[in-house]
Amino acid sequence: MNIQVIGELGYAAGMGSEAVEPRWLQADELETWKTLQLAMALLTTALGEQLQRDSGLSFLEYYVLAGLSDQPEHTMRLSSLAILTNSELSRLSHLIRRLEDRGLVRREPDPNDGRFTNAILTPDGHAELVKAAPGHVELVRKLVFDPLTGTERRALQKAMSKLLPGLLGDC
Amino acid sequence: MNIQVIGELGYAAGMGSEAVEPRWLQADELETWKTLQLAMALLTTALGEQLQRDSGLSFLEYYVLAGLSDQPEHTMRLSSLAILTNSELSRLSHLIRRLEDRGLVRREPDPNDGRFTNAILTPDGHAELVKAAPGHVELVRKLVFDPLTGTERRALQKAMSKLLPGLLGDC
DNA sequence: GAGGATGACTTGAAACTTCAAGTAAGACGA
DNA sequence: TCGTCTTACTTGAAGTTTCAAGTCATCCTC
Repeated sequence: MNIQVIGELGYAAGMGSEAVEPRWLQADELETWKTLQLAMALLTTALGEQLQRDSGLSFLEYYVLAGLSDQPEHTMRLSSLAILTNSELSRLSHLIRRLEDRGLVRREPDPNDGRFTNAILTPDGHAELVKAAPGHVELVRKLVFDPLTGTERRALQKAMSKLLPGLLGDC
Repeated sequence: MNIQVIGELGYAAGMGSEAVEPRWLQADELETWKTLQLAMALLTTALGEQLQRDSGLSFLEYYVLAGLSDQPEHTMRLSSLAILTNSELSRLSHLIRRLEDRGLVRREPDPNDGRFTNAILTPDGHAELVKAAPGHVELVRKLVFDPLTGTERRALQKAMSKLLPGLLGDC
């Protein structure tokens, strides 16, 4: 099975007669997009599977615990955590409840402003994170950094950085 | 809110005393990883939202229709489609059923070998794809290609290509 | 300082994905 | 040619995410 073969229709030129003909992708751009998309999808899957298998955490759960562990008091508002993890508040609220049920996190209203809710990493949650981290980091290194030279790594970072303003929009 | 701030614990050095100290990420690697991860997450979200909003298709649904449209007879085995779209067979089977219910795809056993099932794009499905494609491609162009110079685009492609062997593993 | 607006969640239901079996067709060995 | 094995799905239930309201605290205006 040739895994490189990804549908061109939907990306390349010649799809029909639109009122305003869009700027279709050129062959080399299409190639780049296929590569980028495939690598992103495979990377996400691989990291998620490793975490789930070895630590019983989804990628988002790991990311939430890691985000909390990095804050003073191991505490963060749900709304900040939602931005940090690029997930909707509703999704996060459900997820925090499940982490709470597992004893990895607890919830408290902000004492200074009752509209906010803080999520707080418990000692158990921190312990789980510490157990999960080495395997996760090892895989990131193996999949992302080991294959690249220093120059390539810097070029990758530069290119991705230039996408961020457009992706962040007017935030 | 500083959206750049992503937890370092879980990635950077100094997490404790493991039996075998893992190869933690260096500061510059960590920076690259944060950038890459953030950009990937935002890009996926942005493209998915545009498709859902403007065409009522999830990213995977679009990808499935595009994959089919690219095949002779607009037909592909579910197992091939699963590899192409990097999704599990079970997920795909459910998704194809829903697309079937919406009349965008139909299912047929392979006439030559009854173990295989073919998914076939219907005229309605093709029409939906043709309607969805311009907006999607426009956004890919705007978010990925407009911000990059030709040199940067080629560097990005090169770096991502070098990750693929590791990501594909022993396939 | 009452009354409505705003922001930050929370909740329940619907949609979707994952997990664990189950089914069925063809290959293969005895 | 019979039984077993493998492959390619399919299915139902459990778990997760999304969607559409709902709640509640604070702010803002008159």
